Amino acid sequence: MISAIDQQDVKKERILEAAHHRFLHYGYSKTTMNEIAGDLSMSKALLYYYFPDKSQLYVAVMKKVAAEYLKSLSDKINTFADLKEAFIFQIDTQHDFIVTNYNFFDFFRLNEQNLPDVIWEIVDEVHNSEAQLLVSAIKTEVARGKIKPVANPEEIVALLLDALHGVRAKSVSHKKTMFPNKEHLAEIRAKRLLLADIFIKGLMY
Amino acid sequence: MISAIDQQDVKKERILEAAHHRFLHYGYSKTTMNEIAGDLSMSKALLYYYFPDKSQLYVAVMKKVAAEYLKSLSDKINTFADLKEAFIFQIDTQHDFIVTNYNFFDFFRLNEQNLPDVIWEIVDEVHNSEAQLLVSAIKTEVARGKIKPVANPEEIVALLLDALHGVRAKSVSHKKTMFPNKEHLAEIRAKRLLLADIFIKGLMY
DNA sequence: AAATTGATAATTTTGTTAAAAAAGTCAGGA
DNA sequence: TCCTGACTTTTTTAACAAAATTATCAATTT
Repeated sequence: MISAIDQQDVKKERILEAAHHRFLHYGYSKTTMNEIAGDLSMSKALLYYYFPDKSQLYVAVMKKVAAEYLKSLSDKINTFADLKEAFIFQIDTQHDFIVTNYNFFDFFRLNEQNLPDVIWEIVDEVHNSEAQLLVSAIKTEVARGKIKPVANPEEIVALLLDALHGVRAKSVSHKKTMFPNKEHLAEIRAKRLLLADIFIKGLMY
Repeated sequence: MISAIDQQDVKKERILEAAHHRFLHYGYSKTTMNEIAGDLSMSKALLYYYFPDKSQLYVAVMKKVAAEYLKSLSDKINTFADLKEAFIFQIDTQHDFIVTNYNFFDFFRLNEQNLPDVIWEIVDEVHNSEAQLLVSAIKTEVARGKIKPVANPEEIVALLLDALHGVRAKSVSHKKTMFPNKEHLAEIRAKRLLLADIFIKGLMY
């Protein structure tokens, strides 16, 4: 027999999927609770039975999305042949993650300031996992004697992540913020890899 | 005898100063032509006699400000003992420049997109001068045999400038965008110097 | 003629309010 | 316990008037 709790979870999961779909395609502000309910052929009131309000539904979706991302990181941690490979993985994985979920994150860009703390906790968790992956890769590389012992790997990784974040396509530096196209994405990726490369050399003996 | 043209230039200069003062303290949108005229005890109509409109007055002020900055760069170019010194100079000079003119640039932050092309031309000019300074420093360092020959110094410099731009104070990564205080500024500077340091090592033999 | 101004026109921003849309609640039914 | 339709409350949008600001110009002074 299937317990009531399980049933609830299944339904919650369906709601999360429908919500994710809407948020991903139309963004937070352009999807209504009615539409989500409509997609599921259920009443809007039922959504409120399962989730306290719209923003917490969004956060729940976000947690799911983040969990998948975190899994893709933890699956790979400590499996890299060298430091460079770890950086490449980080750069590419994060890149894909942001591109696939671009519209979903309009909520961020819209509110920018004064986002609920829960959101920042998730963001921090993701940041920390990314950092951990690289910190671990650095430590391994040090242990292998490939690079100089690093006094504070956490600091170094945070610095490089910030630096990578600053790298943008030259061609869109001004001009209308068109959604970066394929070429731009490739350009950004190439630059980041180059930066990581120089950075790694800077850590060597 | 003082020519009419000279007189005009003198008056234009006075207007630019008054405008700069207002823009710097209250930003573009919060200063009115009436206020600038009032500061100079002249009629608003006279401002329009000397400058076609508000935005072009702003651009004129900006050109003046940029010219000063460019001068401080050209005064120092090719005077550095080593590459690191050049980077430190770039980081500190740009930092001071942005901090002193913070409010003046609210025009940028407000319009963000669709700024007039003239503005971008000035920004580009400044960027190029900063890059030139560092490119020149790199070439000198290569000539001195301190670092490996760099195939494309322009590219490398552009990359590092982007990277430095991405470096922010950890403590304000989320939270309300309060104006970064003294501590934050110091933190950012320290991080940038560290990044430049590692970067330079990455360019060495 | 060049420099200046007060008065005025044109445009943009701000404030107000009503209507529409969306979020959120609840009593009651299966 | 799960679910809904009808309802209330809050937020967004639209329309429009009032106020502020930009911009112009005919007239005046130097």
